[in-house]
Amino acid sequence: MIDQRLLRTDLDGVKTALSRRGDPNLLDDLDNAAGLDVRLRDIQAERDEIRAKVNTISKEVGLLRRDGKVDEAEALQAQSRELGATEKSLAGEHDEVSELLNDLLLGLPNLPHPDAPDGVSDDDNPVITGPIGLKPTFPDWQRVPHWETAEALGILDNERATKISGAMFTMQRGAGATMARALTQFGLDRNADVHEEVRPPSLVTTATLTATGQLPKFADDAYSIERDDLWCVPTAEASLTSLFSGEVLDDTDLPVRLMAFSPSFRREAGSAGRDTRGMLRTHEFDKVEMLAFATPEQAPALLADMVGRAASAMADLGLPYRVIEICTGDMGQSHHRTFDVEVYAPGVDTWLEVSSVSWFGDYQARRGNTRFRRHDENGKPIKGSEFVHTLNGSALAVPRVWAAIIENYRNEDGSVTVPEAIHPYMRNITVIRSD
RNA sequence: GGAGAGGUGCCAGAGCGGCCGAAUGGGAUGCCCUGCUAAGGCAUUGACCCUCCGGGGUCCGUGGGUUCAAAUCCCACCCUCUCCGCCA
Repeated sequence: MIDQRLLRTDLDGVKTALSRRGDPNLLDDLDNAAGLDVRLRDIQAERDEIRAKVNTISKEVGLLRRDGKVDEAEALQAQSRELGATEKSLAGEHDEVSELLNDLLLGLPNLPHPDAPDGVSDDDNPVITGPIGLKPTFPDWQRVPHWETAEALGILDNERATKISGAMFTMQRGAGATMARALTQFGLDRNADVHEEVRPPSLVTTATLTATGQLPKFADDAYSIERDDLWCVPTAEASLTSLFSGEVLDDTDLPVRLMAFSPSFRREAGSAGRDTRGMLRTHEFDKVEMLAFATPEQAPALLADMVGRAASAMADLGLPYRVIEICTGDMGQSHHRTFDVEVYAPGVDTWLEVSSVSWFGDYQARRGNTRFRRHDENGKPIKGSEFVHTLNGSALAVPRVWAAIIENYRNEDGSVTVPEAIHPYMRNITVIRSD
C-alpha cells in the first residue's frame, strides 16, 4: 500500500511514478482515491468536532446531575442526543468512504524506483549481468528436455504424481528426490552466514497474505482452506513478511535477515496449459527464501547483496546464468525494484527464472504494520516510528534449478552428473544413471 | 472437542457507567544528594490521525450494541493459561 498522505502532498509525483507501469486505469484509480481521501478527511473533521461537543456536554451533564440540577442536565442530554444522531450518520458515511478508499489503495501497485528501467513487457527487461557460463553451442544430447531425461532415469514420476494429486503436481524419486532435498540444504547452508533460519507455518491467515500483496487482488492464484479461513503460502515470503507485524523494531536491530525453507503452493490460475510438462510450473514446490527488514538507507545495499547471493548459487552449481532487471511494465504489484536471476536450460532452450529479488520499500510494511524506531547518536530513542523496508528473494527455488541441472549436466549416454557443489548432500551419488 | 480462568501502559497490576489515557509498584531516562557504592529526593516516561499549530479526535484483545456519557453494562468473535479428551 502506498502512503495515503502522498495523495495530498504529491499526487502528481505519484501519478508520474505509477504511469510508468503502463496501465492507464491506475491513474483513474488514483484520482478516485485522492477524491475519496479529501472527502474522508472532511467527514472526519466534522465528526471530530461533533464528538468534541458530545464529550464536553457529557462531562457537564455529569457535573449537573451530581449537583442535582436535573432539568438543566436533561436539556443538555437532549442536545447531545441530537448531536449523537448526526454523528452516527456521519460515521456510517465515513465507514463507507473509508472502505472504498481502502479497496482502491489495496489495489494500487507500488511506485517503481526512479532507477527501474522503463518498459512495457518482459521483452524490455535489460540484462544486467551475463550471460555467464553459457556455451556457444550445445551438443544434441543436451538438447533434451529434462522430463524425458529424468523419466528415463526413473527420478521423475509425474504420471503418478498426477494420479495422486492431479495435473501440475510433480514427484521426484530416488536420486531425483535426494537432489531436490540436497538443493534446499545447499541453498540454506550457503546463506546461513548472515541469515537466521526460520521454519514458518505454511498455512497463513487472510491478514498475512494481504500484507505481502497477494490478497485481495490475486486470490485466484492461491489455495484457500475455506473451512478454517487459511491460505496455503505461495512462498515463505508471505509468512516471513508478517513475522513482526504489529511490532515496532529498533533501528539498532536492523537489518533483520531471515531465510526459510518452505513448500510453495500456487494455483497457476492464469497460466493453465503453459509449461505443463516437467518441473517448470507446478502447484507445489520447495524453495529457500531470503528476507530482510531494513531501514530505507540500508535497503539498496541489501538488494545488491541478495541478488549476488542468488546469482552466485547458480555460478557455484556451474549453471549458465544471467541477471536481468525488471522494467516498470513487467514489475509485480508490490515491487519497487526487482532483479531476476535466470538460468539457461538447453533442453527446453529457455532462460528460466530461478530467483526474483525485490525491494518493496514500505509497501508491504504499511499493509502489515511493521514499524521501526530510530535512535540518535547517543542511543536515545527518537519519538515516533516509521515503516520498515522489506526485501526478499529466492535463495534457491528447487524445481527449475533441478530441471536446469538435468539438462545442463546430461551426458551423452543419458546419465546426469551431479554438480560438485551439492556432493556433500548427495549420499555419495555423483552420477545419476538409469540402473 | 469439553470445562474453567483471563486478556488494561515497557513489565506487574488496580480500576463505583461521568472527576480514567487510566491508581500503585517495578523498570528506563534526566537532575539533585553522595568520598565511592548502596540507599534516598524530584521530574519525565504509549501510539496513531487531523490541524487555521491554539488545539481537536481515536485507541484499555477485536467487532458490534445499550447510554447524554463505556476500560467499566450486553452480544459475538479472536487469543492466552489450567484441567479433561484426542494425538505425531
